[in-house]
Amino acid sequence: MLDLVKPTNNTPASSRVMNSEGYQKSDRLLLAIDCIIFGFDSESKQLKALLIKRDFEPEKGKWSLMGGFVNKNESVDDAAARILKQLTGLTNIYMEQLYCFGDVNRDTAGRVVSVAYYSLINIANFSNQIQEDHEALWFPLNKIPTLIFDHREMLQKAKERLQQKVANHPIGFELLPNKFTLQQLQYVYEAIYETPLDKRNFTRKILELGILKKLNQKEKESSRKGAFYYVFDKGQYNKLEHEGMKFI
Amino acid sequence: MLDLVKPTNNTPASSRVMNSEGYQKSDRLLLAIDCIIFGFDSESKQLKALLIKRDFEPEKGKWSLMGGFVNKNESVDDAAARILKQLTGLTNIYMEQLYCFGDVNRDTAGRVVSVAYYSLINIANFSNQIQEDHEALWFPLNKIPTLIFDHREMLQKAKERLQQKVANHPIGFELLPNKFTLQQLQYVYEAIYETPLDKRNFTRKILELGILKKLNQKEKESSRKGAFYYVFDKGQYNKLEHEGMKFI
DNA sequence: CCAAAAGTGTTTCTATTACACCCATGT
DNA sequence: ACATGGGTGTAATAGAAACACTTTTGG
Repeated sequence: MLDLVKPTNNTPASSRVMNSEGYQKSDRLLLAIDCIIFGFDSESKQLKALLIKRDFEPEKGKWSLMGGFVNKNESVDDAAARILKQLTGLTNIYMEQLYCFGDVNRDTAGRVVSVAYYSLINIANFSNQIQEDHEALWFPLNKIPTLIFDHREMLQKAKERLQQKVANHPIGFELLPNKFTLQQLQYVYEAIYETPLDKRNFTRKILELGILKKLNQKEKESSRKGAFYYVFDKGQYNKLEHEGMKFI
Repeated sequence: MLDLVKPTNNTPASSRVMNSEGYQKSDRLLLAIDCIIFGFDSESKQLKALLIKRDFEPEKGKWSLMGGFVNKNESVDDAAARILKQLTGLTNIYMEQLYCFGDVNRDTAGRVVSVAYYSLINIANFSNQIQEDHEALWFPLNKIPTLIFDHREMLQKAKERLQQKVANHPIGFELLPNKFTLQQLQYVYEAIYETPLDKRNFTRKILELGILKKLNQKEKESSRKGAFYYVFDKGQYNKLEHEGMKFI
């Protein structure tokens, strides 16, 4: 199917400049999505990113972020969600637009502008089957292999954005199962900030926020005494998510 | 000039998904830039945004951000700089990518994805001639008229981003002339944060950063005593700009 | 000499950090 | 009974906020 750029009259009209200076025949571009998918590995207590291995030329055998193209009849956000679903099988995932990468030669195969999104998933929800289908692997952030194009830059920027975001918004939880212990949550924050945190200070501050509900149920695998599970108080969560807040 | 989407072989290749699921024939889109241009009016001590009036249909007579399209052979950043120059005549301006707005129907005249940038300029450097040519006007942020498309949302997001950015990066200065008094600088910060600041605390903190150099020269228009002019210490400025910092 | 803005320190309060012991339980 | 992680409070420090008077000088 061929796609023709219509010469004008239904001028897309963002400003008069395009009329007065001849943008009627503006170039159309391929618009891609690239997804930085973060997961928390509770075994190693590391933050990891999901990468896929290209099995075709060019750049065959190299690692890459999950990507795809924006269709004409879907929003950029929808495209990102669709592409995330392709690799993870997951919907309703925390996802945030990161940045639009627009260098002329960023994609070696032609002019492609890419909008990067990062998302946080609970690594345990991630299907092994889909993982194998896509030759996907989780890499710790300090052991990222060589990536194609500007994907390393995307990943770096995503990491910085995540650190900054987590300081003001309660999204660290997105990396954990529904119910979690305070220790698990602390590990998540330690992994994101790449620094150890004081247990007592952490516990106090996170509980003071009033967004955690303590369950009458204990996790007994990692200690004899057992640690209480917590879940979110969705009401408070939404309120704080909207207003922004000082977190940790 | 007509532009044809090539059917494939030099596949733009962001991931194998596009091959395995038929993205060879991906849609090409118009990619626009919209610029949120902030200026500080030292008369009214207000932060203002520069808007242009559309003088053609559709949406004739409505106010709009300055915009244009990304060309195939220029980076998205370059396109933004080019479009900023068209309205302001200025180059080497502080400019930061804000967000990519990608709703399907955001532009009533067709599918256009827009990457918004915001920039900070010294309002005094802005040529009246260019302003008249483009029917441009400065509006205080609390008196923004109805804007086309999603431009209000862009402006709102830009304001929030600016507030957040200024808290960690020394960019408030971009809104002022080369040399400025501490009072002028304080007014800028008060306008951005929409809150009065304590003069002594402000002065102390800003000077402690060590990025201001005091000149042996006074501004004598707004007081008999006269207030010393300051300029940047570029060295320190760059260092802090790079590292990020706690600002105000 | 007076009006108007410039310049300048100290105290209070709040938030952050550092730090160590007893508890509960499964084996 | 003991090994293991769970759970808890306080004191010290640093940073932020509140606050008012003296200085300069053009008219």
